[in-house]
Amino acid sequence: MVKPKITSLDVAAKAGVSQSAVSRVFSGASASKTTVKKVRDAAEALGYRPNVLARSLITGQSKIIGLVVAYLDNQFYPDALERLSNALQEQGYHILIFMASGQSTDVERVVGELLDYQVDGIITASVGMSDELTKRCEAAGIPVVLFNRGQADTRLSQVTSDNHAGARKIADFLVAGGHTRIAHISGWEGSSTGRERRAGFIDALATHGLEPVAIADGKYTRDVAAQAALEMLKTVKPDAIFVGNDHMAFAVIDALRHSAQLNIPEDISIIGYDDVPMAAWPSYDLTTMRQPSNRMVEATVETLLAQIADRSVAPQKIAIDGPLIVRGSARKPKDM
Amino acid sequence: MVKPKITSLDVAAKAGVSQSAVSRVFSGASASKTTVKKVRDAAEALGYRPNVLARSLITGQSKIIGLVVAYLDNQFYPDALERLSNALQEQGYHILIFMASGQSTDVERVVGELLDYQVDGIITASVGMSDELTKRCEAAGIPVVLFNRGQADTRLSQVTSDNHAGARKIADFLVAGGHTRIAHISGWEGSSTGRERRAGFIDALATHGLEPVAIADGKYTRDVAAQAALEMLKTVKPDAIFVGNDHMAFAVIDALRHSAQLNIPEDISIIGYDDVPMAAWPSYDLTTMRQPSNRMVEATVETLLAQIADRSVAPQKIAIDGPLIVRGSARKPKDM
DNA sequence: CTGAAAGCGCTTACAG
DNA sequence: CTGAAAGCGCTTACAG
Repeated sequence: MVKPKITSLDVAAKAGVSQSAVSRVFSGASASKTTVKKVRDAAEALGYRPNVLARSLITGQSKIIGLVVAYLDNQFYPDALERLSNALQEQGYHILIFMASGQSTDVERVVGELLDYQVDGIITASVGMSDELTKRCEAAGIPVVLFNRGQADTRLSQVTSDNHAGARKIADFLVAGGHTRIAHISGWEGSSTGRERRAGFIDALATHGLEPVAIADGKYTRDVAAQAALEMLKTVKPDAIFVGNDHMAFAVIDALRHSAQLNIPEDISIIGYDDVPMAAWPSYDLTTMRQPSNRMVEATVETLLAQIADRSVAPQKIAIDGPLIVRGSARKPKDM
Repeated sequence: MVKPKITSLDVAAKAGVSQSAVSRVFSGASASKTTVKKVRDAAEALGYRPNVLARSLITGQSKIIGLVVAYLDNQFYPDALERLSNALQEQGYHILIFMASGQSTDVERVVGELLDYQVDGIITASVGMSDELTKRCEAAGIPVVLFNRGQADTRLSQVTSDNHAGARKIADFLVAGGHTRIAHISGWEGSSTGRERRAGFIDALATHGLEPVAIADGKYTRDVAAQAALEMLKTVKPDAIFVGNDHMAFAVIDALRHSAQLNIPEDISIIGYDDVPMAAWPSYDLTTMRQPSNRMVEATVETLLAQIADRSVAPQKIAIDGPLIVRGSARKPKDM
């Protein structure tokens, strides 16, 4: 009972015009009013819609953007995905999604498949690109923007928050709050976000004549971060911990409260990074740096589409500033 | 500096064979060993990969599955998306993603766009299909499976958990725990999951000679659910609330604890539905019905691919049973 | 097994 | 403005 696929030829026959005329009407080229009407009516009656894939063969534009993403369990990413999808949809693009673990072999396979689909551009969220992959994308003329991840390579665009500055704000806030034994559970060392936040944090502490009493790599993983926090309790006994993202911070708070029976922030202050929706939930009430997901998405889409429209546009490195969101998980400075 | 697109013709020239030969090698048709080697070598040297979109024009298979999803803030869906993407990727398919609000006009637009991309199949997660849309997909010969949503229409496949049975288990558990003033904050009435869970819950309570002291529509929204819970406290004073999904249950727990200073489960028992990862976090420790996301995804992919392979395969309605996960948010029966 | 040719559903110069 | 024709990058009968 499957109707045979209806094509522009069918519409042309029904409308009594040439196939080219039908094409012109749907591709927005010039056509007389009467032609447009005849074609639209016939198309409507037949339920015709142009085949985007056939069109892409000629125009060289698939209207598909490949999105590579690794961590969907960190709410920051589903949220970004939703925004990205909506913003791109408005511009007539759609997202072909690829899950990649952080491993580079995985990213390699995925980018290969992406190219098979003739995507017009690639967005990688929380994933880096090897030099080899970067070369392939450049050779294929496909713009790439790294979302929430930085890389030195000048051929790649990137949109991040200002991680260094953000971490400095956190350090300043903790010091102003009178903390003296400050520890850090960092984001994954293999990620630019993890490294930059750590560097900014250490730098700012140094300007106050302090250094972290301990630093551990939380690897953006709940269990690893929670274990690290418990370990720190036994050894350096921090009065505050800056955790490299909210996703880990929730695990740290849970461990501190439920395994170590500590009160937050009375016994220890916790600060996260991202400001995912959950950070505002009463159970966590997490003080954290906001990564302005909406503005990051805007910048990402804008940069990518600009490069798609004109391949000669230079790749951009954009870092967006965000505010420190002060809630109840960290002791506040006296004057607040 | 963009290399011109390299095609099967280029590979053919370099390998010293015909273009058809190149095509055969990559489409898995028969070819002699020497031809295969020559072609593979030439392709490797040139970095050639077949254009999936051009191929689709002839085979009629785009290897693209359209996924329509509404709620990415409920962790159940990002989780399912990840599993779906991986399972489909293994079968050589990829996901083109579409965000739709629950509104039907939105779904309509989205399905139109989906058809433009010649998707081989459609999965809708937490979204229903109008009769009109169902017709269009059927006319286009595109199989649809509803993920975590049911619909009477026999032309549509669906994969859900056994919502009715699940809700009954919850009712039985609460009654066995000695609760007598049991309320329900349901999932959105416009959704099959919301309605079925409510019906199952009421039915099971009735077998114990009870009926809910109150029922409110939580609309799968945190704020609505939290308000409803607070309202119930003032009026019917329930000793237990079954909340229609975990996402709302967290909001209810937060409101009960932080706005009403209640202890859970001492003052009131809360049970959710889904068993998202967060339900296991110590802050919530939520007793809930598990929706076996892995098995639901398996069934979804299997059903969809079977229908793609053979359009005459009848649509399936699959309901998968899950266990009640007993944690600490609801008072347990004496004998546990 | 292999090559020449037709054709998938479109867009886009090219004449008229 | 409009139609006939070429061509996008493939696959697939069809001969050989």
